[in-house]
Parts: sequence; structure tokens; C-alpha cells
Amino acid sequence: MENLESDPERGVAFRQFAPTLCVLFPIMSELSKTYTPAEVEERWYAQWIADGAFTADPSRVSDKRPAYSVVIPPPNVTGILTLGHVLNNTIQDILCRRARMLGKEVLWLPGTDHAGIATQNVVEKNLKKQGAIKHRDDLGREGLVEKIWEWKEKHGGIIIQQLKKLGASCDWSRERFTMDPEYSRCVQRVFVDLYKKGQIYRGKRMVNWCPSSLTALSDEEVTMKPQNGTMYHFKVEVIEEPGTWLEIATTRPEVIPGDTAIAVNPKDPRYAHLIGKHVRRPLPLENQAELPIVGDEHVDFTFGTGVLKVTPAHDKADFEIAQRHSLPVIDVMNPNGILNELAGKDLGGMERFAARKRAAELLTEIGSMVKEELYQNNVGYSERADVPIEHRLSEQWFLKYPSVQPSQEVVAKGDMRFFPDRWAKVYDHWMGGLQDWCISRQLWWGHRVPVWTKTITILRFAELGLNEDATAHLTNDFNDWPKDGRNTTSLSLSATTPSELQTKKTFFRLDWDGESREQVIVSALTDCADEAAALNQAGFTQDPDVLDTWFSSWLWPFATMGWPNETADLKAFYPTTDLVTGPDIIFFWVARMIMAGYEYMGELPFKNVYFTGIIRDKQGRKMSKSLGNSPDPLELIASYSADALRFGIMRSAPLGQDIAFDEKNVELGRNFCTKLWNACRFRQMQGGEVESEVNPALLSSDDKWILLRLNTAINEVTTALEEYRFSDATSTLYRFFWSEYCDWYVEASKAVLQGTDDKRKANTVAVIDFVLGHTLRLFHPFLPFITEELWHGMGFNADMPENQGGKSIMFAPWPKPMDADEQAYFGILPEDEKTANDKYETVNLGRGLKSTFNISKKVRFVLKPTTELPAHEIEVIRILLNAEPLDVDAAFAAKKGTPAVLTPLGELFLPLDGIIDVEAERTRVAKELAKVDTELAKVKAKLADENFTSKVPQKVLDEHKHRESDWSAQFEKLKVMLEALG
RNA sequence: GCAUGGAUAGCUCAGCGGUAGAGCGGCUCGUUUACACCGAGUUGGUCGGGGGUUCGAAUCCCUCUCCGUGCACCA
Repeated sequence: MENLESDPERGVAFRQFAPTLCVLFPIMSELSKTYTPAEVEERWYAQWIADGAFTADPSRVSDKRPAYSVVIPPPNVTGILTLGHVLNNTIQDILCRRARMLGKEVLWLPGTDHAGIATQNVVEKNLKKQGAIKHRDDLGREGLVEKIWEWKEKHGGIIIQQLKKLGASCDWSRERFTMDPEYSRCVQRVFVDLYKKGQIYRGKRMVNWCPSSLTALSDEEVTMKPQNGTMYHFKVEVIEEPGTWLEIATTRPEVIPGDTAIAVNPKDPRYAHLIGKHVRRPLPLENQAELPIVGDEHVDFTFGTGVLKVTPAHDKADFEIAQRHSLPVIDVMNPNGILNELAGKDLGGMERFAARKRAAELLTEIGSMVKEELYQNNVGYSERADVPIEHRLSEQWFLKYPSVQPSQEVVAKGDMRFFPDRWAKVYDHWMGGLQDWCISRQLWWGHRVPVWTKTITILRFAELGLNEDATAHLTNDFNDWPKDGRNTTSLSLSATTPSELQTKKTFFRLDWDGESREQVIVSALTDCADEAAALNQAGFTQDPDVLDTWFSSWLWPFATMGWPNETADLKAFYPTTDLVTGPDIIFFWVARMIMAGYEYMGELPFKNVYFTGIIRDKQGRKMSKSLGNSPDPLELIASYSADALRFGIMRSAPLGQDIAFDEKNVELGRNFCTKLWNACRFRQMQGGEVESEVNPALLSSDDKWILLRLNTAINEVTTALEEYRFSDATSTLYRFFWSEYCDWYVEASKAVLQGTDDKRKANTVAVIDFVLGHTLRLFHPFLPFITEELWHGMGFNADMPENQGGKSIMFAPWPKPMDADEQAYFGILPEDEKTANDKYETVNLGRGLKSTFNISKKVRFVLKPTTELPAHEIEVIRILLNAEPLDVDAAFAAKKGTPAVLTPLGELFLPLDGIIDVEAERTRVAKELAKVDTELAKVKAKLADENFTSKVPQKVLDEHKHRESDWSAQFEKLKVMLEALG
């Protein structure tokens, strides 16, 4: 016992056995009859904050106290808590709380994301609703950004407060926002750095354009949606061959005015001979230009008519064809989706979908339309604005992804693990097909592109290309002046004049027109505010675009920890241990964080990535505002408690699958908390009678059974958590506490507690304390509030060192199962589980008998035992059976027709004097016999089969033989019983 | 089209080569001094269809159907 007590990792475990009970009892505060979660949850959260319980301290990290860290997936700063957040953050909280109990130094770093498009949209919409503005231009850039900051200050805290309600144990002293000054600095620094490395470039490209948000989007922000549309077939005549008509199929007749060619496949025998000839473009009517017929391999001649109209300004593929054939580009649409004057007088000024209808009418009117048919195709939608996107040629900033190879290998090699691991495949697949990332957005809310430009006229190019004006800004170190005919170069300057440009950190670049070489555009990039100001003063203009939100959040794991300085936090907590997030942002965020982590920290940002499922309603539909099927977590907390919500959602969240949310599970969580509360109250009511010594010899079979079941539960929960199987952990807890501890052990313990043997009583109470002390700790990560309340209410804290559970259960040691030595000390053998199980099985059968005969009152049972039973065991069975009395009589001779069942402990009779329904009993026994008969027949048939007995492993054969003898014994006894009934 | 996950009791799911399981629900009892947010009992399934491998298949293989997801995408 001594060595057990002195084990520091053991914690309360064995000290809870007897010796300390007399100490515990006086300081136990009485638990109220009902649990009041709202008050308790508020009180404990405030206490934890006051105690700084969530604050991480990197200086405490050591070999003995390893770091555990998680960065929160930053929610939208103006967002409100959804069930998705509840799921995600409950998991993170469980991981963090368990890590604390394992003695780790835990950092859960919280914060919010500025969420460019979403936030700007919300605020703009709101201002319009209030009538404050009609258009963002009414306020201008500065004004609107100011309004958004105001909004952020007012609403930015909401989701944080909601996370606190949930019990999230984040280190709020480290809360970050992606537009904090230091964070913004990181974003700029990374931009400048990648630019210098040649991985960021500016270019005029076809991009995804959102006509609603009026900005470019990355490929990831576009989702394809199947669409019921119309395929229009129209015909054009080949000018050089009058009478030869080509039929063209299109879904977008409104952009015909933007057509600059007709393309056919040169291998298509139907049309190859027409290449080089011309057709007349039908629209606009006043400008029916001649279009060349070009041959291009891209055209699939098995699709449609095999003739493709080429609209370079409005289609990616067409743009490429245009480039291959040097075709002009005619952009017929304004950024907002309204056709411009180039679309002609009929269509110009019309909204794109109205224009489509009108264009079809025009084609019909001029007799060009051949047919219109219903057609289903996929159309790209802007994920945010939920409108079809346009492909649009525009000047944007692009990033060639860094560090693709290493990060891919890392996942493949298993240096970083994905849970469930199938996401690694998805990740790899995406990494394999990377396109450059369009990172600029035409918005105002976000990190402005840290590039300034100024156009300078060059006077004396020949002598090194710069005039006085230019050299004033750009001096030495021209290391790459273009000798190779390229019209672009980069140069970095170690010093410049004017002196206000402290340019050690400013990076310059020249672009000029390769023909005239008279105009030079000087681009300056800096991540330093002073230099930015100097550039503005020197007449430079900053790029109006902002960066994609994900271009800032991909730095989250290290930019939040003080990068680029080598901070104590980075040293202690980077890379982070776990990342918990939804699979929907695997590309947006996870993959990019991996790349950024590699590029800037030379290391992975996290060791494990857990992907949650997506929360759906009972019908399997995604939660959405428009469907109104998304319950408000705060309301659920108000009705059921945060613990209940956490428990409910974890119970229904199996690894790797979507979650069908059902409020029933939250109700179940609430009920579970109540059960826990009442079970603790039951312990308290045993108050007084306490012995100071535990006597292993006094442990009953029930005690041993529950201790073994506890061991199993500890093992199961521990393994489940290690493997991120949260719902499995939850079901184990549920089963152990409710079905094993409450339903069997507590009931069985009443045999002692209601008896007169004080020594046994004390021992039983000690076992109860042992089990409850462990149970509360096992539950704590899931149910932080009620476990803390009970930990103190039951006085479990009183006996612990302050930093190991004395002050809070969250630092109490995580339960360890008893090892072999400990079990030996208490005389617990594995077979003890069977002893109790046999007893419970006997009780089950007896209860079944009672129920068959519709008896709910106390009633006499007689057991005809096969082995001798100690008095205590008999008393337990009596209590569990609610028998009054339970006679044990080896020589019992039952009257004919007395109901009886065969139990592991012997035959159990329910003597019903005078009211025996022989017929009913005969039916029951006959039914039982029939069942046994079928089972017996099955086993016999197998054993009779040579094929089976000769090929099966010995173990299986033995099992079957054993089964056969069991069934036959039962069969024989039942037969006798049936015969006795006549 | 290419990947990928799933289909087991009314519902949500576990089991993944050797007697089909759990929770919830349903039904029937029950005011036993922790708990009716409770207790006891009980009812539910040719494990999506079809083939195959095996002594033996919900479990392994093939194939089909249906749902979900990702990527690509043709007018």
C-alpha cells in the first residue's frame, strides 16, 4: 500500500481507499437535490479564468512536462456560434483538457479571422439596410473600412463569448485577430518574401470573377452546380461557300458579340476543309463581323455539332484558343454582369441573364436559330455570393505555391497523420494538380497588397538606364539588368536616397516597355509601416487590392506565436500537436498552412490533423440558414447545459462520418449529468459510517467486479481518445457509469449499505469513492463543469496537492488502470468478473420470470443452488431481485407447475401459491425449449460434418463442443421441466 | 469521367472470417428511502441486390443498384 500511495502519478486513486474518508467527510459540502447547471457553469468558468487555469507558460515546458498545443480554426470575427463550431471546439477542448490531466503544458491559442468578403458583405448590407449608404462609394475606402472596424469592435466579441459558454479552455491572454498589427506585418512580410523569391507575380489572366462581390476569386471559392439550362443551336453561313451552313451549339448566346472566331477540329473530316474560311457573326446586328474559322485540337468533334464559337473574353478555354491563334479579345460585359456597348445596341445595358433571353430572340428573329433544347450542365458558382461566376480577363496577383513536394511527402510518409487517414489521399490528389493561386481581391476589407508603384521617365537609358529622377530612388546593385531581351528585371537595393526611404527592407522592381524604353514603372514592396509612409510621400501609389483572406490565415500556426521573432512560444509550442477542423477547408486552409509552415518554419505546423464530420439534420440535410434547420447552440445550452450539449454532440459524432444532429442526444446528455449528480448524492447519503483501514479481504465479488469494469473503462476511454474516437469514448463512459456502476454496482452495494456490518459498509463506501474519483476525472474532458462541481462538492480535491487536483479537477491526473501488482494486492482475479456476472445473470432471469407472470411486488424466490453460496451473495441477489424472501434450498421440491428458470447458479423458482397458471408456464418453457433445440441442432449439425471437424482450428472445434454440451444440458433440464408440467 | 466514403433492428450507429450487437424509439409493468431527466421487462434484422472464395462470409473478392463527398468537365 505504501508504494502505491507514494506513486505521484497515481493521484487520488488509492488514497481514496478508506484511510482518508474520515478526512473527506467533514468537508464535503451537501449537494443540492437538483443540479443547476446555469449557475454552476457560470461560476466555474469565472473561477478558471481568475485562476489563470488556461494560461500557457512556455517556461514550464520540460522533458517531464511536454508541451501540447492547438491553434483554433479562427472563426469569422463577425460570426455567431453554430453547431459546427460546437463540434469542433468541443473536440479541441477535450483534447486540451485531457492533455492537462496528463501533466502537459497546454496552449490552446484562440482568435478570429477577418474573413474579407463575408465581413465586408455583412457590413455593407447592413449599412444599406440602415439607409446609411446606397453604395460603398458613398463612404469611400477609408470610410467603409472604418465602419467595418467599428462593426468588428462591436460584434467581434460575440463568438468568443459563446465559446466561453461552451467551456472552451482557450488561453484568452493570447487571443489573436488576423488583422492585428503584428499579424498584418507577417502577411506583408510573407508577400514581399515570396515576391523576392519569384513565387508571386502579377499578370493579366483569366480569373473567376464574382459579379456580385465584384472581385476575383480563387478556384477553391468556385463550386460547380448542376443547372437546368437551354442549349441554343444557331447556324452561320460560310462566306466563301454560300449555301454551306455551320450549326453551332451554345448555352450563352448573350456573349456572341464577343466571338472572334469559329473553331473546328482539324481532324474532323466534316469541317477540316473550311479552316481558313470565314463566317459572319450574327450579333450584334449592327456589327456582323467576319470571323475566321480556325482549326484547334481542343474542339471535341463528338460533342454537340463539333463546331465551337470562340469567345476569348468570357471563357477560359476560348481564351487559350485565342492565344494560340492570335485572335482579338472582345470583352462585352462590365464587371457587374451587365453587358456593355460592345454587345451592341440591343444587348448593351442588359443584365446577363436577361440578355441571354434577348439574344435568343434576336437569333430567332433573323432566322439563325435552329433549335432550343433543355440542357443540363455544370455552372461555376461563387461560393460566398451564390451567383454564377464569370470568367474574366483581369490583372491580378498570383502565387506559385511553395514547398509542394516536401509537404506531400510528409503526409505520404506519415510524419503527419490525418484522421481519418483517407483525407491524406484527397490532400495528395489536390497537391498533385495545383494551379497558381489568385491572391488578390478587389475589396477594401483585408490586408492591402504591400506594393507601391510610380512611373518614371528615363532620359539616359544607355548609360545604365536611369535618369536623375530615377536614380534618386534607385541606386546601385543592378545585378540583373536585362541583357537577354526580357522586359522585366528585379533588383534589390542595400541603400537608397532619398533618405526617408530606409530601404533595407524595401524591395524594388522595374518594368518597362520593351519598345520605347522611356517609361519605367518602379514597384516597391515593403512590410514596414514607416517605409510605406515614405513611399506614399515620394509619390508612390499603393495597389488598391487586398489579399485573399486565406493568404493571411495560412500563417496562423506561427504568426499567432510571434513569428518572425524567435519567441518562447514558438520554441515551446511550435509545431502544434493537433489541428481539428472540417474537411471542407482542407484545401483552403489545411494544405496551405502545411506549405507555409514548411516554407517559413522549415517544419510541419502540426503533427495530427483531425477532420470532423459535417453536421446535418435528421433528414441528412446540411445545416443552413435558409432551411432554418440549424438549432442555436446557445438556446440548447440554456435548456440543457453546456455539458449536455457537449456530451450529446460527441455521442453522435463517429470518426470520419457526418453527424446526424438530433436534439434527443442533447437531452440524453442532460439526463446523464443528472444521473451523475444523483449518484454522487447517493454516496453522500452514506456519510457517516467510516472505517480507517481498507481490508482487501472484505472486497465483495461486486466490489471486484466494478473495479475490473472500471479498469476496462479506463483502458477503453484512454485508447479511444488516443485514436480520436470521441463517440466511442463517450459510449464507454455512458455504458460504464450508467449500465454498470449505477444499474448493478450501486444496487448491489445496497446489500451492504442497508445492512449492519459497519466494516463492510466502510469498505463499500471506499470502493464507491475510488470509482467516483476515477469516473469524475474520466468524464472531465467531456463534462468539464459538472465534474468540477462534484469534484469539490464531494471533497475529492481536499486531499490533493494544489496543482494536481487540489484546486481544480482539470489538473488532476488522468486515471490509470490498476496494473497486475495492484490487482494482486487487492486480491482481484480476472475470474472475479464471472462470479458477479453469474449472479447478475441469475437476477436477470429471475426478473424475467417475474415479468412473465406479471408480478411487480416483492415475492418469494427459491434458489436450488449448484454450488454453495455465501450469505452475502444471497443477500445481494435478494435485493437485486427484490425478493422477499429468497430461500436457498438445495433440497427444494417444487410443486407441479411452479415457474422456474435455469441460472448459472442453479434452478431458480418462483413459487406462486394457489395462482399457478400451469398452461402459461408450459407455454413459456416450451418456447424456451424450442429455442434451445434450434441452437443445439445447429451446433450438432456442424460437429457432425466431417468437412467442418477436419478443417477447423482446434480452438474453434473446442468452442463448438463446449457449446454443444451447454445447450444439451439446458435442453435436458428444460425437457424435465416441461414433462413435470404435464 | 476519375477518385473516395457509405448502405446492418423504426432511427443513429458498432461489429469487418467463427453463436447478429448497443443506444434511442415502440410496447408492458412499476410512487422499492440517489435519480420518473427514473427503474424493470420486452419487441425489432434472409446485415442493399446478384455472383464467387471458404468447412464457415455482415465481415474477403467481383459485379450491379442507390445515397453522399472531392476533383475534373464540352460549347
